[in-house]
Formats: sequence, C-alpha cells, structure tokens
Amino acid sequence: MTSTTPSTQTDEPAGGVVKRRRDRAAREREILEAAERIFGERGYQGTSMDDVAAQVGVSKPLIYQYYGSKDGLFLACLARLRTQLLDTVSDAVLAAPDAEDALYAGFVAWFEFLDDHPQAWSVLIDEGMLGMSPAAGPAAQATDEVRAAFIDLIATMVRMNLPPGRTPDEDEIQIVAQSISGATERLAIWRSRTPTPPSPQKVARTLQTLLWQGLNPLRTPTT
Amino acid sequence: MTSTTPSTQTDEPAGGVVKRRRDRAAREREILEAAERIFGERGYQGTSMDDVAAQVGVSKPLIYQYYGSKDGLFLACLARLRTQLLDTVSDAVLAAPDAEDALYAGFVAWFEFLDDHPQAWSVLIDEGMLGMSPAAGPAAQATDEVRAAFIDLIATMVRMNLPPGRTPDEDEIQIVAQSISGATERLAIWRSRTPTPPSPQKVARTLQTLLWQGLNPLRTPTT
DNA sequence: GAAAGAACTTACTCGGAGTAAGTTACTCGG
DNA sequence: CCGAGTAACTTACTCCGAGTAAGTTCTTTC
Repeated sequence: MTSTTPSTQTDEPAGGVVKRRRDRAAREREILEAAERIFGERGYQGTSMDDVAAQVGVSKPLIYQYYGSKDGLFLACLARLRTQLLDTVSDAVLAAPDAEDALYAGFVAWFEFLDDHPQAWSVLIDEGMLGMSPAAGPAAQATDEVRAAFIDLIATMVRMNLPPGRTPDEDEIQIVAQSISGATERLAIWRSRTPTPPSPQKVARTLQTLLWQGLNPLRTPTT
Repeated sequence: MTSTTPSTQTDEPAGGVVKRRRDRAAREREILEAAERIFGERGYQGTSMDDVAAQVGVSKPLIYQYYGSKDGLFLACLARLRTQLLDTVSDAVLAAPDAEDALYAGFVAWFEFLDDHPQAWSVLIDEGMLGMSPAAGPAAQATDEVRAAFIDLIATMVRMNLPPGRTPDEDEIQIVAQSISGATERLAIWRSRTPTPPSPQKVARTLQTLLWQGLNPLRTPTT
C-alpha cells in the first residue's frame, strides 16, 4: 500500500515522502547535526532523546545504538566544537608578532568564533557545566577539558613572557590564567545575552588593556 | 506495639527511636538544613526529593507542601547564602579606606567566605547554573541574580573611582565588571578543586595586582 | 471528649532515560 | 532470480524521579 518509489538513497532523500534507510555513517552525521542544533537551542537538560529522534525521523534506540547514551551524544557534539574553537584561537595567538598582540588576537578570535557559532557556544557552556561538582556526568568533564586546554594555552603564554631572571611562581601563573579564562567565559555569556553587545574588537581591546596595564588607564583622562 | 515514649517534642528529638510531629517552622528548618547539606554534596541534579525526604525522616509530599517544588527548595537554600555572602563582601569593601584596598579586601572576604562555607559554595554554583540558557529553571535565574548583584557592586566601585573629567563609557565599565566577576568565580571553583590552594590572601593579592597594574609586574624582576 | 485543623502518609500519574527483543530492508553468493 | 546473512531500524517495554490526590493520624481547644 504505502510502497513509494524506492529512491536512490545513496544521497539526500529525494523529494518523496518517506526517508528510507541510510548507511550508518550518514545517519550518524544526520543525528549529530540535529543534536547540535537542539542542544544549542534548548540546552542539555531541556533536550530529550525523543526530541532528537523525532527531529531526525528515527526511533530512539537507534540513537542509543550509535551514541550509547545522552552524554555520549552530547560529547560527540562537543568534540567537534572543541577542536574548532581551540584551533581558531591557537592559530590567532601563534600568528601574532608579540605577546601583547597575541593577547588581543586571541580574544578577538574567541569572541568572533562565538558570534559566528551561537549554538556551538550554547552547547559548550549551556546547562552550566561550568561549576559542576566532580560527581557530575562525563559531559561536565568534557567541558572541563576544553577549559583546561585554554588555561594551559594562557599559562604557556604567560610563562613564555616572563623575563629570564624571573623565577616563575606557578601559583601566580595559575591564578592569572584562571582569571583570564573566567573573565573571557563570563564576557562571552554576557555578550550572548546582551541585545546589542559591543563588538569583539572592543571587548578584546578593553580586556587586553585591563590585563596589560591594569585598571589605571580607566582612572586617567586619556584612554 | 510500636508505642514509644511520646517524648517532649518541643525540642530536638530525645534519644528515642521515633521522631514525632514537630510544628511547621521547626520542620521547615530541619528540611532546609538537610537540603543545604545534600545539595552541597551532590549538586542540584544529583539530589532527589526522595533523598531529602528520607534524610529528614519525612515523606516527600510534606516537602512539596512546604516548599512547592524542587526549585522552591533550592531557592530557599540559596536565599540564605546569598544574603550572607553579599553582606560579607560588601562590608569588607565599604570598610576599606580607598579603592585599591577595597579591591583587595573584597577578594579576601569572598575567598574566605567560600573557604568557610564549602557546601554553601556548591549550592551557589554547583550544577553549573552559571551559563544556563534563558529557558532554564528559576534556580538558574536566582544564581544569576546573585551574580548580577556582585557585578553591580563592582561596577559601582569602578564608576566611583573614575576621575571627574572622564566620561564614563558604560560598555567598558560593564566589560571590566563582568571580567572581574568571571575571574573571581573561576578562581573560586579552581581553589575548591585544588588540594592545597593558595591562601585567600595570596589569591586576592595576585588578582588585585593584576587588575591594578596589569600583567606588567609579572614581566619585571621585582614583584 | 468530640470538632477542627495542622501534620503527615500511601499510592498513585507522568515524563524521560535506557533496554530487550523482534522486524524489515538491503546485499551478496549461488 | 532467490534465499541466507546482516545492517538498519522499530515496538513495547522497565525504571526512576518530579509532582499530586486523597486520605489518615495526631493535637489542640472548647
């Protein structure tokens, strides 16, 4: 009765009504894209596996077969974004001629990436994996790893710019790196919630000035 | 059969076996204490209402009658902590003779409070209410309000210390305030997860120096 | 010592994560 | 062309946690 033209099935579904079977890789990609979108829109908690399944037009157990669990699916989304974001920022930093420029370039790259990938950002920090206690799921761990990678990057930058004579105080370096990471994260959240946020360049510039010269510039008439 | 001595019931339960009825206020307090502890240990998601009920030795619907919902219970925990934390930090800031000292004093108060109330901190930020999307529950909103109060405090401090001639650039003030808030939050999380973190004083000092003078001090042989 | 009301419970519904076991479509050797 | 084998997929559950309806004690008060 419902026999429709079988369609080629090797590519995108034809304009027909039913989606037929796809091979595993294609289906996985399809699921991942839907998941990234829905997680981005509704957050981790707000997304049910049935939602994703319905969106793809597939049944829930299939997703479990491919991704194991909700965390597994979320982690898969994260992996892509993590790589992209880290690469983007590292590239910008490494291309800069000196530390002062690297700081600015890194910030600009960070904020621009997040502007260009709004739901990526939601996936990365939404549902507030930020402060989760150790007992939280593997998803929290994964976001923590992304963060740790950035903190390492920052700490390395700081270390590289210590003068030769200076004994590196690892505590101080950690404090500074954690601070910068925290500041950029909060700024990103703030920008994403402000109707017309300042441009990446403006934010990066202000932050760079703050970090490089401290609060004093704000206290003198000349910027 | 199970009739035990009725016990006085006006105070803590006697050494007896069964807890009898208490009046509402007492029970509410008892529930709140248990909730604060369990939320602190296992986070919001990790805590079930049945857990809390079992801990208090009471049935779940009673908690719902008193607190309405899981969010309601969580919010009640938050309210106390929020007030305490805000007051502690504001007092320290206001008692300082000038802006530079206020910055330091505020940081010290913040980190010391969190050292003294470890599970308070967990309640405040655990379960990562930090980055939740707008669609997240009222609990996320409440933590956001705590944060907003701090950001206001910081922004006010910054504004008060602008020289008379300087036109306040609200964007820049926001950027700075958000940064500081983000930095202190991340430092708090970091300290809570580091086995032997640097003292509140050391962290506060480093952060104050960073903000006041920028990264330059790290680049010169003299601290 | 009963009426009234506060304190409290049993026994559910409902939704979402995760699973067991089966069914359908494609493919490849004969 | 045709069955066997297997990959793709589904129906129909279980289980657990939030939230609720409808009572059942205890305790106070006249």
